[in-house]
Amino acid sequence: MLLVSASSLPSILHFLPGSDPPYKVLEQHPYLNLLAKCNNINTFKQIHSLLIKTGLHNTIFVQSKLIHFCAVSPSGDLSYALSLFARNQQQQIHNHFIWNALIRGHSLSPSPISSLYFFSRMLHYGLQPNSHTFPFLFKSCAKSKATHEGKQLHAHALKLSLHFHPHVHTSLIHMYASVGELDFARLVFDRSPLRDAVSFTALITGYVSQGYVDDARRLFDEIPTKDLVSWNAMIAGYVQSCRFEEAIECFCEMQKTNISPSKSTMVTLLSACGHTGSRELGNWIGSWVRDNGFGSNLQMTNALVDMYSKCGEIDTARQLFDGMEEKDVISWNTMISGYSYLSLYEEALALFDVMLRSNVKPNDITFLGILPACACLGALDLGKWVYAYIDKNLKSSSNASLWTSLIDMYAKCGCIEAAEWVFRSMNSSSLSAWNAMLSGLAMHGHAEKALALFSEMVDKGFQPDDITFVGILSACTQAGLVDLGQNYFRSMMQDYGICPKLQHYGCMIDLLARAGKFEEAEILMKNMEMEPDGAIWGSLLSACKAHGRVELGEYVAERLFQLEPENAGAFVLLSNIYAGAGKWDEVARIRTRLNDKGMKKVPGCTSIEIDGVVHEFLVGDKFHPECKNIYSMLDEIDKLLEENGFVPDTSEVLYDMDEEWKEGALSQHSEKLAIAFGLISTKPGSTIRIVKNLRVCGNCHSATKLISKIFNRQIIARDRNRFHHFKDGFCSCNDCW
DNA sequence: CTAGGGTTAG
Repeated sequence: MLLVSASSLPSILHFLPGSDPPYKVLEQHPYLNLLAKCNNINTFKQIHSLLIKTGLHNTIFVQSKLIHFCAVSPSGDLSYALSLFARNQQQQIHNHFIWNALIRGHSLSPSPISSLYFFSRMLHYGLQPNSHTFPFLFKSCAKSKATHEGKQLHAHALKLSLHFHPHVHTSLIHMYASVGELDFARLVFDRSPLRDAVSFTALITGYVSQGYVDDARRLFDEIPTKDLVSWNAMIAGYVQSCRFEEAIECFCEMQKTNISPSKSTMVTLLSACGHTGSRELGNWIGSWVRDNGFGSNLQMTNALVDMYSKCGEIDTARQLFDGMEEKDVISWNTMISGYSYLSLYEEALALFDVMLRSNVKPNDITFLGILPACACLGALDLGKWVYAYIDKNLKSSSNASLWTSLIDMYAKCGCIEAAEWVFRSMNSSSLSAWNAMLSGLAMHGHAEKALALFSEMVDKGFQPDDITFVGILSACTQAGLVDLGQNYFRSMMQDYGICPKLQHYGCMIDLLARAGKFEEAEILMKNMEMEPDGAIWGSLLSACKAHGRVELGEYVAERLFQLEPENAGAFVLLSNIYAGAGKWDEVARIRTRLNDKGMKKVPGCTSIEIDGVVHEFLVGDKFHPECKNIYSMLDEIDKLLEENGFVPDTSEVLYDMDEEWKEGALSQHSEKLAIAFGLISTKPGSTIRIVKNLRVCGNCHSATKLISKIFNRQIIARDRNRFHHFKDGFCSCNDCW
């Protein structure tokens, strides 16, 4: 079959099948050197053709090289290896190298367990597995959690007395540790005389993966001569166990040895720096990266971007990100979740948009960064798109947090029904999914549903945690269910043994104070083992406002001023209390105090999403392109409100008392602007959804109730604390918020 | 001629 002229052939002419020349000769053949440098399948095929021309392809040696390349190399192709194997099986079945390469190739494939099939065929042809065979087999069992098969192979290795071979031994430990059989792993380790760093490290990572990082550390200390990999494994073990400080300490210990850190050490360490906010160490690693020539390494740069953004240096992170020549999906995800982590949600969504335009395929992690941004901004259209995308492309994702994030997003975007739908369609619910659903219902004021859901989850055997009870208690708070709330609070401690945290006390104090039970709230505050935070004083202060308790309000406000001197909202609340009691001189005094301190209250801001674009409005905002139409709609609204007997409540007028907008400040509140824009930009009868960054003021609340009736629209408004569903002149919060 | 332990985003 060889139709090549003799003159074009290199020094070795063709060989008859099975008659290999000495290895020494073959090994140095230039075509085989090419194969060693080859990194893609097309080049491989060219080399293959060259080898056919020389006739060398008939030698077992070359065939084993070819099969090895296709089966094992990351740029290879396992099915091609199999076709090469099929072609010359008669000779190849007697060669160990080829079987081992095929078994190894399958251990790297998506279905590693199929390597066992090749193993049994190998036995069938009468070949004995050797010390090279077992490590790949154990790796396959480890990957596919095939405990039973692993044990049979273990027995096989014992029979052949290969179990104390260093490579076999270590992969055996690794296998038992990976399938969760730590005791077996330990037994194998203890029974063997082998005590090298490699087998120690295999056992250590097993302990770490089962959460026994302290046991892992004890083993680590026993290693006679620790090497780079064992140090890296120990540091990574601490990181995996979220013990970041200890990871850093471990690195400092490593620095005292003569083992230099590697790229992996630094990548792991950067994660610890991000979680602990260790900017200094992070920067030091940054220079190490440059000095050691890893400046353009993808993995390293990703880790640096992560560290910088988690340490709050988002601009440095972005600069690095923008400067990357090559970005993978992890780079994008890191940068996006960096923005989300720092609550820079608009930036997160903007970058997500760029990511899609760059044709990078998002994955589950991307959405874990994007969904909280949708939730916080109320970007429902994008949220819906994400849901559809996940449903279509990531449905099989076992990532339970993805579904939990979807529930949370729908709830926070005002679609509690959609949240319930996602929750019910999850094939296996997790505790966090129940918790997300529960707090969603609470946010929407559906206390009864929330409490029913709680019974359901208990019936199904889920053990409620502290977060569950934050949801339950806030459901009671939003609905004003004082007695029930107190019962659940008691049950939490007595039946579930959960020690109340600040958040639980906050709910209870809020619950009692709203109901006017200030004395009981005070007793609770005195009995807590921690100091009340600003949120607790703040909820007391707004309860004082609701119940007209001027004196108590003054006391509470002073405490709040001490705790949070920059909190302008506290000053505004106190001034509203004075205004409600007609104490205008006190109102003026507070304003002076505010001005003297040069403080600016957080401006009220309302956003509304129309056709996937989020529009933001500030009070009296005139920057919107549709400004003219919005304001004429606003006039129309005010006219209709007046005709329907609406009397503005001016008691909270300081709320937005910027000099320029004294006049008509109330009618131009950001939520009203957003509603006006919603009315002119959406179809009649459709639901309007708005998101406000502060609490809805009393005046807007009454106005919105009436607007829902006059325009026959359901208006769903999210404020700082909860949702208001306005319909037919009523609000779901029953005016208690 | 092959081979064992660690390797980024949540």
